[in-house]
Amino acid sequence: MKRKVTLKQIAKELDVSISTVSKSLKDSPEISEDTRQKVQAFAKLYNYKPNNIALSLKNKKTKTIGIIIPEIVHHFFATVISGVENVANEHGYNVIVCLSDESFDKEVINMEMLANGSIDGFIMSLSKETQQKKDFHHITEVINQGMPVVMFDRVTNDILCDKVIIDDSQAAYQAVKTLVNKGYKKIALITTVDYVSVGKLRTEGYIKALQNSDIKIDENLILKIEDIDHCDEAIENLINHQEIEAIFAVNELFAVTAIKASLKIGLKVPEDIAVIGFTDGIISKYSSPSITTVSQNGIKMGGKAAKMLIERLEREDEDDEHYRTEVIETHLVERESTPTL
Amino acid sequence: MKRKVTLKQIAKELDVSISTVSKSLKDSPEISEDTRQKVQAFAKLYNYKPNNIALSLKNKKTKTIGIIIPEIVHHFFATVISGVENVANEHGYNVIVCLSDESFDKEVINMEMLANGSIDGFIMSLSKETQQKKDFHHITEVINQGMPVVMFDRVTNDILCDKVIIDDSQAAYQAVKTLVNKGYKKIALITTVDYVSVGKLRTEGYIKALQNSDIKIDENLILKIEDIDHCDEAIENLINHQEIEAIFAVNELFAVTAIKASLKIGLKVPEDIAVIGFTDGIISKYSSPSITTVSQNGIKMGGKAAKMLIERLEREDEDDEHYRTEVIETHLVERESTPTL
DNA sequence: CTGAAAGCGCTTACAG
DNA sequence: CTGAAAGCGCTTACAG
Repeated sequence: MKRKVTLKQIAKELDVSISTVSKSLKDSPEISEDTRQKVQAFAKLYNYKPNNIALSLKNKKTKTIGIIIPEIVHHFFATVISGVENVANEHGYNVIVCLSDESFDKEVINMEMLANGSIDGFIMSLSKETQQKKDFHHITEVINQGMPVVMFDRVTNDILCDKVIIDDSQAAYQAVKTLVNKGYKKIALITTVDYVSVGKLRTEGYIKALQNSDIKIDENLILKIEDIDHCDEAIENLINHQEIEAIFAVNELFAVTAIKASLKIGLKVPEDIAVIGFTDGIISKYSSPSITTVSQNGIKMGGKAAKMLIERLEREDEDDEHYRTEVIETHLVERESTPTL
Repeated sequence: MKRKVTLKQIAKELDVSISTVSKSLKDSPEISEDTRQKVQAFAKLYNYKPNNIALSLKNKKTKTIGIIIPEIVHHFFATVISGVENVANEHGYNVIVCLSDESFDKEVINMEMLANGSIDGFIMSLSKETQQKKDFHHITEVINQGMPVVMFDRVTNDILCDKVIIDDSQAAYQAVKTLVNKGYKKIALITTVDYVSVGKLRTEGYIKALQNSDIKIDENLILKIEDIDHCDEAIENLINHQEIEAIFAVNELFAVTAIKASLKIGLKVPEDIAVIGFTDGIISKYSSPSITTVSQNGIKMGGKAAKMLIERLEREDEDDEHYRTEVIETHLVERESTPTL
């Protein structure tokens, strides 16, 4: 077992000072060719690598990004991490992942934990509970301490910082319009409770699209799901008791559940009922029939968020208060759950 | 903007020494009740939190776990991270995630990056390329430096360390036996190339189950997929050109692709062809028909791996060479893709 | 060209 | 009861 070697040990072995070793390894012109080579050879032999923690303390930067998301088992969030990772690694940054589990308290604890010097900045998406409580003090605090934050997807207007979002309302509008254009009138909406920001925005898009098409909003066709884990019965109930020609679901879980409920009842998709989902994930692709969705490119969102954060971290004028909101474009991926015209 | 406050600043404000402040905050009995209260009040007011990096340097431990996996967008790996996170957080540890993207080079780079003091230990699953090359020097090196490693799922016998696995061969055996017991004889196998350890083991289980049931192995019914992203044609081809009653697939992607190919050809699942997959993920659950799978509890595997790692990290006798291999039990989740007897 | 010193933010054995 | 000193592993302005 050969433990990691330090500058101190090298200095001792070679009978020079620590400063000399440090400078030699950095190819400082202060050092004689001779010593430099000797030190470098020795360092290579012992596979010297500078200690990151010491560097972090010295430089006051960790080259690490903290990412806080509600869940990792949601495909969308996993793709975002993947996007962040890519860009981060390209720039020599590591990524610490913390999960809030949709809990306000866990979100706060995680942020405080990471804010104590472990990372240089945050990339985050709000937990449901945080959105419900509208308590963002933990985020304000971190920002006030001078640590940059980039929010994505589930963001809030109450916090001033860089953001990466999609135009949820517009994307939903387009999706519903597509259904209308295909001739559907009785279009149901399966959405989240209103305090989930993106759910609310997508609901708005749905309503706008119908109004704009002179279709009357039928409250009976709008289902707001509180508990995502037990959405089956509610969705089955909706399909069973209402005359529905098409469904717009604000995420792919609701979409696939709607399809399975329809099939169970004996309806054919898309012949008897068409379905459009949101967030183009693995479920939509592999469902039978596969599901037409509004694609929300998580890789791109994560990549963009990382880019914005790193740019801010490496900018000269630290306290630039000019925050940007980047809107990632979406598009409709047409699959089997909607008929071709 | 109020920057983070340090011991030094508190000491200056209160006109005491840094040592006194440090001790006061730690409730050291050395300090007078008076000073202690004064310091604590001040610290609270300024929301003092010790700097993690400084603590890490001092204590030579970071309370951070590094996890290296091939992909995060694979549901199984996401669940493992989730499991690691839970247990890690319970014990005050953070988790740094690095993705190898199935690349040997990225795996090596990531490990070296994290091994330079950023973390206390690794939890990892080998990249495909690493398994193919059988080059594990980066792992040996890390272990030799005294940094513990726990491997899971895609492990190797060439490295001595703690491991968390399932009994892949046995689980596959059971799955295939179940098909045999349901009366199927012409059972196809869709598997990975042999260098993927778990693919190979599951293949072995398949073969053993057939041999044990006196069914002759038909090489034409065994499909080894190299490129997972383009498995469609190969699978479609298999189903089209062979007489098959049932399929055992070594992951859920192959399983769902097999189902979609069957449906496309006009076969009914499970009436015309039954399917069992492996790794109980979101796809299996939401496919239509839903897929019977061998469940591989990622949360549990991740949790166990984290537990083993943390135990080793916090053990007294650092250099305990007694490594354990923990086998997580699996079971068959029966769904619609196999008929009930 | 080389090295001692100060410093990043903390802890703790030791002296007074 | 308080504080100076040494140290974790590094960097860098400064002295010689």
